[in-house]
Amino acid sequence: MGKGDGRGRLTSPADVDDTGAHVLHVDMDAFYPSVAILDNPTLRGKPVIIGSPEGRSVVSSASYEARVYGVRSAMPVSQALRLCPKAIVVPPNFARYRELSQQVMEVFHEVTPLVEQLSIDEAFLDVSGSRRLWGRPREIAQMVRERVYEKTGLTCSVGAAATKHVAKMASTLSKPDGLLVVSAASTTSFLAPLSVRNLWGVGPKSADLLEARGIRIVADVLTTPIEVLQRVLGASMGERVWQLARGIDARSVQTERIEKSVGHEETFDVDVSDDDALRAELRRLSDRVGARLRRHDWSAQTVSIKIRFADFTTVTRGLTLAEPSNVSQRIGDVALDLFSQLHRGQAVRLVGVRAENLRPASMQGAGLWDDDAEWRRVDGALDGAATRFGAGAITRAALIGPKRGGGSLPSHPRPDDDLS
DNA sequence: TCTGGGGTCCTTTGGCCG
DNA sequence: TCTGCGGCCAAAGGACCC
Repeated sequence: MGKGDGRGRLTSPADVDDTGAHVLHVDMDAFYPSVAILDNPTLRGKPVIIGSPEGRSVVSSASYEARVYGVRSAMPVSQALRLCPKAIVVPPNFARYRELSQQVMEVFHEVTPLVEQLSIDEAFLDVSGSRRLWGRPREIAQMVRERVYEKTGLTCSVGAAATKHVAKMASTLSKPDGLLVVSAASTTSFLAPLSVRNLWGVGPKSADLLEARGIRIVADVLTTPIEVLQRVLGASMGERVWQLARGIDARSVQTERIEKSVGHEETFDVDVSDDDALRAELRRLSDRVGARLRRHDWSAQTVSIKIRFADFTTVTRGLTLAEPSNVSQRIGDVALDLFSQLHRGQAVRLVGVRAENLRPASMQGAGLWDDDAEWRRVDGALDGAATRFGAGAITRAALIGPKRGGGSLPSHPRPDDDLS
């Protein structure tokens, strides 16, 4: 979901050069608030905040009318209401978001099979093979926008470019309800004047480090030796920023995705010191994690807990099991064990339980599951649409199950969990 | 002003082993 | 027998994204 307030957006004219711009990034405009407005038109034109009005809730998303006041995602709702007292706070409706997300993804799959769903409201499309059927990238992008609107009544923004990274940046700059095409030849001139903060993967911390050394815009990155970037940001990140500034991004549109962990966490309305209450909550979260593992027919090799104290310091503790498990009782036992080994001098504001190093439970004992690389290879050999997050995930069980490849893959996001 | 919940990926550190 | 070292792995923390 976009961060800006929609002012100063860029759009491309119909005769723009779209040579080489075969990667589309499609991003719904203020998706959650837009869905709320769709379902309750009296909200239209008003500042809408998605979040909970009580407790320690933060803003999940805000309408553009609210963003004008400085309201942003991840901001405490209390702070948002101070900035914009007239804002209407609407609780999230994840089932409804998933329903509309599914419709949007169906539109994408009508255009190309090469769809990589990034989250509930955005996806990459590789349209390099769609030209004969649908036309040039710009025409396809415009068609996608129109079809999404016809089907759902929601607007989206599209960036078209030669790489995923540039397409993503283009869609962000075109928001809302825009279309921005960056031809392969114009990639570097498009990037050069942008802030380093616009680079995907450069967050506030990295941007601060760069700016402290006078590296403020992408053009500055171009004149900075890679060794300097690596010294400032670390070897991996430094190299990535060096490449991104040059429009180098070899990542292709990936239609498959394998979950690596599942977890649940909960922030208490008030900090909790009572040991029994904390243990009960860890049990409850373990139950949810276990249930989710079993639903997907996964087992976890590692169980970890997360504890956030009143002063916001956060610790994690994990344990690798001798035998993978998806049994809630077992996960809970490990979680409580890790918890009891923790020295606690303060009240607790958040507890979480996570299952990691997932493997297919049904393959246990079949001689395959213990070879991580082996079942990954099996997965990788399969074709099919795929996605990520609970909202669209194709489970490993589906990928490796007996009925695979018969078009039986779930083609729509399925409510996967009690997200509420 | 007071910081959600779902994740992924990277870095650092320290133990183990040959 | 002791020490150094590199490779590997697990654990923990943190940055980042939606």
